[in-house]
Amino acid sequence: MKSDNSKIKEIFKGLTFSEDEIKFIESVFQKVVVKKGEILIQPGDKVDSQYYILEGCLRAFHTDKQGKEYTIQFGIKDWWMTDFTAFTSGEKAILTLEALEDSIIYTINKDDKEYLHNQIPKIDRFFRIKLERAFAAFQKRILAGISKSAKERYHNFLATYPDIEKHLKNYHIASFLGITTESLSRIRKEM
Amino acid sequence: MKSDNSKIKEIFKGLTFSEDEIKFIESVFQKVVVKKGEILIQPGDKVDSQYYILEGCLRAFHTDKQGKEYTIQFGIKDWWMTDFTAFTSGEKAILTLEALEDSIIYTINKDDKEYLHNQIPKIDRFFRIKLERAFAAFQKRILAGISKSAKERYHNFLATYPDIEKHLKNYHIASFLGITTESLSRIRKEM
DNA sequence: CACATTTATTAACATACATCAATTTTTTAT
DNA sequence: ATAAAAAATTGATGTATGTTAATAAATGTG
Repeated sequence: MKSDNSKIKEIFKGLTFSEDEIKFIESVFQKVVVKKGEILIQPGDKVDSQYYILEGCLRAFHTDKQGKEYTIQFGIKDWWMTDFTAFTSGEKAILTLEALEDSIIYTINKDDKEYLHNQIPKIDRFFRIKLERAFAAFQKRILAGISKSAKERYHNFLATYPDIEKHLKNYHIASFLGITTESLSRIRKEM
Repeated sequence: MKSDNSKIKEIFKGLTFSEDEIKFIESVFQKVVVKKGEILIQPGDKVDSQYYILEGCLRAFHTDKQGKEYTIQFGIKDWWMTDFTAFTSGEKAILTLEALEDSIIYTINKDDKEYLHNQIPKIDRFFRIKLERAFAAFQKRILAGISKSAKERYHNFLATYPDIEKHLKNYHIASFLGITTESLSRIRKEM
C-alpha cells in the first residue's frame, strides 16, 4: 500500500503509532477499489479477510435455497465488515458481501491481522472496544426483532441509519427488517 | 476475594499469569452467590459491573410497557453477562438480569476492568476473542430471526443450547424466540 | 399429603404479514 | 429521447402467529 497518503490514522482513530508502526501497519493493509455491484465475498468462499470501509457502502446478506435474501448488516464509512462466522471459525462463507456503491476498502488478511495484534497490543484494545459497541448494537437489533412490529422496526431503522437509507433500494431495507418489499411498500404508504 | 481457591485460571482459561498478576486480578473480582430468582440488574439501574458465571444460569430480558418480557440472552457456566449497552455507554439499564438457578458469579466493576485492561494488555486480547465469538453467534441469531419460522427457530434453539434447555420454563424459551407460550406449546405438540 | 400457585395446554377467533399476480413508476442503457 | 429492465406499488387471498379465555398439569409450600 502506498504511504504517500496514509489512511492508517483514520482507520485507527484514537491510537497513536510510531513511524515504524505506521509503516508496518501500512504493509499489511491492501487498498481495494470496488464498483457498485461488485462482490467481495461469495457463499462458499474461504473468508480470509476483514474489510474496512474508507468510503462507500457495503451489504452483507444471506441467500436461502429459494433465492430469498436476508440482509444482516449494512456498512458505511469507518465500519469493518466480513462474514464473521466464516472469518473467525474457518468455515465456508454463508454470506455475500456486496458493494452498494463505488467504494474504497482496505483489507487485511487473517494471518496479518493476527500478526498485527501480536506486534501491537493496543490494536487488541481498539478492536475490543469496537466489538463492544457492535455487540451492543446487535443486542438492540435482536430485541427489536422479537419485540417490535414491522412498522416499528422500519421507523427505528430510519432513525438509526438516516445516512445509509439514501443508498438503499426498498428491497435492501425489507430484507434487513425481515419483511417483504410488498409489506414495506404498504408501511410506507401509511406515512 | 479469597485466594485459597482461586478461579482466575478458570475465568481466563488459556492465559497464563504471574503470581503478582493473579493476586491483582483476584483483588478486582468479587464473588457473589445468588439464589434462584434473585435479580442482579434492574431496569433503570446504573450498570457498573460485568458478571462472570462460574456456576448456574442467568437470563437477560427486557420488559415492555405492557409487561411482556423479551429474553435477549441466557448465560451458563463460563459466560459473561451484563446489560451491555448500559455498561458501555453509561445509560440506564433497560434489561433485567435474573438468576434462573442458584448461581456463583464473579463480578468486576467498570473502573477495575478498565484498570485491569491497562495493567495486563493480554486481557484485551482475551475479551476481543470472546467478543468475536459472541458477535458471530448474534449474527446467526439475527439471521434466524429474519429468515426462519418459529418452529425452525425453536428446533435451532434446542440444537444450539441443549444444556440450557433443562433450566428453562417454556415462557423463557418463547420470550427468547419472540413468540407466545401458546405458539410454543403448539409447536411442541407437533413434535 | 393436600392445597395454592404457577405453568402449560387447548380451542375459537383475530390480525399482521406473506404470497401471487398484475400494473405503474423509476432507473439504466442505447 | 426512447426502449428495456429493474423496482415499487396495489389488490386479492392465504397463513403463521397473536389474543383471549378456559382448563389441565406441574410445582411449591405449610
